[in-house]
Amino acid sequence: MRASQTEIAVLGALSIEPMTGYRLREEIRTVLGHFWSESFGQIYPALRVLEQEGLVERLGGKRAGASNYALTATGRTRLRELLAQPIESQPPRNGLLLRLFFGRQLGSGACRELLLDTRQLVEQRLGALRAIRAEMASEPHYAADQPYWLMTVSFGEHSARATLAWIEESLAALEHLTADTREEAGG
Amino acid sequence: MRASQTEIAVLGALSIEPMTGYRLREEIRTVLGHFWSESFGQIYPALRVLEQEGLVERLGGKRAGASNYALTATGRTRLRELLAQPIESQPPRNGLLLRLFFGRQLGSGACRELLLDTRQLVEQRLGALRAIRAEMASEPHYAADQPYWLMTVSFGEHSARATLAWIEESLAALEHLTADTREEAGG
DNA sequence: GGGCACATGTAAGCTGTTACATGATTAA
DNA sequence: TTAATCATGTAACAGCTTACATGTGCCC
Repeated sequence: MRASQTEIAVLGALSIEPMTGYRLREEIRTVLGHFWSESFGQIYPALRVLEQEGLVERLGGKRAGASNYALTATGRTRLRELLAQPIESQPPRNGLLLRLFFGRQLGSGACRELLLDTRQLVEQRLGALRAIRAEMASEPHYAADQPYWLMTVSFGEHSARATLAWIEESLAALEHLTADTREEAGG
Repeated sequence: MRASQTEIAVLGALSIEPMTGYRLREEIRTVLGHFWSESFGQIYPALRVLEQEGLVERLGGKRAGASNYALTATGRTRLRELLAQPIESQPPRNGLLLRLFFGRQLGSGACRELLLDTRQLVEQRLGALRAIRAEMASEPHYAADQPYWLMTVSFGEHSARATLAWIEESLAALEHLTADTREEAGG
């Protein structure tokens, strides 16, 4: 009953349209990339197992050695079961917060740098999300899926904007900190 | 040169005060818990390696079989190096978004349930963060660390509030979705 | 014919969790 | 004395990444 989340991602992607393992990875990386990831080392073994269980089937590929995988009726049922299962949340591991927590050891200047670098990354991220949103909106073929897809993009945008607000607040807090220290040293 | 993030967490925690492996885990779980996690299976082997490298030292424990670990001068230097290293970000894996992305398969009703459950979790999380904030503020002994600690709490709060806003928006989107469907069916 | 994107797969290795075994100390 | 908490450690296993090996088809 090992219902790995990889299985959900693979069956889910194939529920939209049949594709090769290679493209599966490509789609997961680009479309699901802002909240999910899978590597070849996960995908190919998963596909083989899913085929043995009759959840996906191999269609002839466009060329020798390549095969398109398609979801079977059983596979679609299984996907719905998996989606309804409780969410396995991964333990949190935020490297930025780990560093800031020990900011006294790192020094306030380095913390400031860290925040500025992060701000730039998050702004790039916002741009990427805007691009994904535009691309999704321009594909009328998947209209029924779009509301759900846009929700995931919107989550990323809300998170990114919250992070930017937190960065401004934290930069200000660091300013006060160094101002106080200077005052103490000066007084 | 394998600078694992576990090493940062352990050295960092010991930079605040000496403690046993058991308590180390307890502190990481409760104080760093909203953005970090470590298990015994990581902590004890790490402590042994760190001791061999002279980064931490064993002090006699309060009782037989227990030992307090303390940061050495070398250990403190090493911690600062590690904190200054580039952040290793873990690949994203958000189980909630994975399910919502395939929401068309799951059904809008189940998606709504998922969002309502999440809303409750996030509200609890906000309460827990408020408690952590209060506890931190009530310990004047660590005044110099507090501004940094509070930044991490603030991040959690910003994220949580952003998630709540996104949930409201998404619930509204689901309402429109089912309303449209009913209209089509009716018309 | 050379390079690139497409395509499949495996093996080694790292990271991390879980479960278990063991025992000391404390409070009821 | 018994249960809970404190404390240390290991072994088995699951999950995942990376690097490598191999080959096809297309376009310049």
